Amino acid sequence: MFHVGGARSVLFNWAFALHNGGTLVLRIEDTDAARNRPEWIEGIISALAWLGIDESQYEGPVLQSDNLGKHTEAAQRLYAQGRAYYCDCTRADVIARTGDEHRGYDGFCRDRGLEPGAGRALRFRTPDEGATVIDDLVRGKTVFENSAIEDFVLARGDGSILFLLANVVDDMDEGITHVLRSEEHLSNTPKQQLLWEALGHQPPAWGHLSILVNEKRQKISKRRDRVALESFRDEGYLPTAMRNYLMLLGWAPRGDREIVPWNEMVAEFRLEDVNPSPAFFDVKKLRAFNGEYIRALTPAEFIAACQPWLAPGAAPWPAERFDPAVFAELAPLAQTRVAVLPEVVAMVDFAFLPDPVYDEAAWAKAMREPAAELLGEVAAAYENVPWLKDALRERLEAVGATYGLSLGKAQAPVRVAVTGRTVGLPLFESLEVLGRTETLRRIEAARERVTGLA
RNA sequence: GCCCCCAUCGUCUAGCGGCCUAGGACACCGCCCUUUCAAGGCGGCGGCACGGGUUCGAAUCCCGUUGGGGGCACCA
Repeated sequence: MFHVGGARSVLFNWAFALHNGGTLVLRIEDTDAARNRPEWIEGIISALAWLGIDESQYEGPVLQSDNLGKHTEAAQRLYAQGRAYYCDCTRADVIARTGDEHRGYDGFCRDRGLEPGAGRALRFRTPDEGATVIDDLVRGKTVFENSAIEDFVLARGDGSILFLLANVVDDMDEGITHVLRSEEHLSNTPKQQLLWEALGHQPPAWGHLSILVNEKRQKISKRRDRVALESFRDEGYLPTAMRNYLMLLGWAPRGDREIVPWNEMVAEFRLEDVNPSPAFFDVKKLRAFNGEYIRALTPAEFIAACQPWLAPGAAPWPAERFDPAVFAELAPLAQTRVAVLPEVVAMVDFAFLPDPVYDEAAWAKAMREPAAELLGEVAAAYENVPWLKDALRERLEAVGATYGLSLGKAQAPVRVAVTGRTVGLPLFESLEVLGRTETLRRIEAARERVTGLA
């Protein structure tokens, strides 16, 4: 699962890299998942590809575990330089001494001169005075007093390296110049900057994006919130719409524009313009964007995009009854009426199902008096009419008039008889596509059902 | 508890000291168009969290308050 927050981060990184002519490096930080579930990485790669970020667009994915030797070497160098020391305190020891489980490490082993050994962790010696200033590209300078930064662990008692150090070493190794990530990492940034400096490197330019929140204004999580990118793909959202929407969470193009082609967004994208406050992921607005993008498709593109939901197994009709030519005629009518692709199925199913599936609420509403008589007269009128939408409308309008019904009222029973629903594609166009024989058959079947003859 | 971040309509945002009677978009509500439903057009509702400064002038700068969030492991 790759969630929308991660996708937005990558998108911002990508736009930044494209705008500035840099190279995007994709780093996988969850090494446990990466090691134990290869399909997890595949999921991320395919989700990114769906958004248009294929593997030619970035280096990697880079896994932390690929670089073990360098991590250990860096840790030893820090120890040799006196920037780190060994410590044999357990968490319980520290709490016993400080009497406060919230307080960090108390520096007990700082000057004990412990030698490396089994069970001894390596801790970084944080400067006693001064402050570490993070100059952030999106939120300006943030000052952290060094005295507030505890002597954090670099290597565990078994010698394995912690993420914080590994991450820094990997970034140095890759020649990373800009680290653009989510705000939740901001608190750890002074530690990392200290490590860059201790290891003799110029720290990268940092940029901390705001987090994405749910309706309760909490950081969205995979567990609580339904925000997996893959699920949006499966629900019929277009990648172009998703990409456009995600870019607007914390950033805006110039002028009062929102629907903007990707290349224009890249041309205008500047980190200084990114909004540092948290943003709510609003599916309603995404839907609206998706509708816009669907309407902007050519008819052929729209038909192609619909295919997954028309395929045997996905669609509700018998595969042999599906007719691409019929669908091609109905598709343009459906295109302005859907916000997500699967909605097209319910709009065209009447044409491919052997019989319409009556929505009982719609039936009850439409088949009131004088529906039966009206249906009978429409059927009679349709026996010889030229099978063209204008003629079909004129005849139905004429029949309705004899009952004092407007066209809007008069078409309802016919619509329900033929499509099973009270709302749908324009009726006369639909009838034209359905054909005289099938239309008359359905009107007659409905008439019999109303009069109880069936 | 400690450290840090954030604060403009319900939501996403524009605004970077006078162009603000605070603009746009989504959502919502009307009207028009109309064979249903959409789409489209027009209009409406709705906001600078609060209090102090600075300034001739503050949504914009500073301080504080309040509120929300994130981070504080021999996790990643």
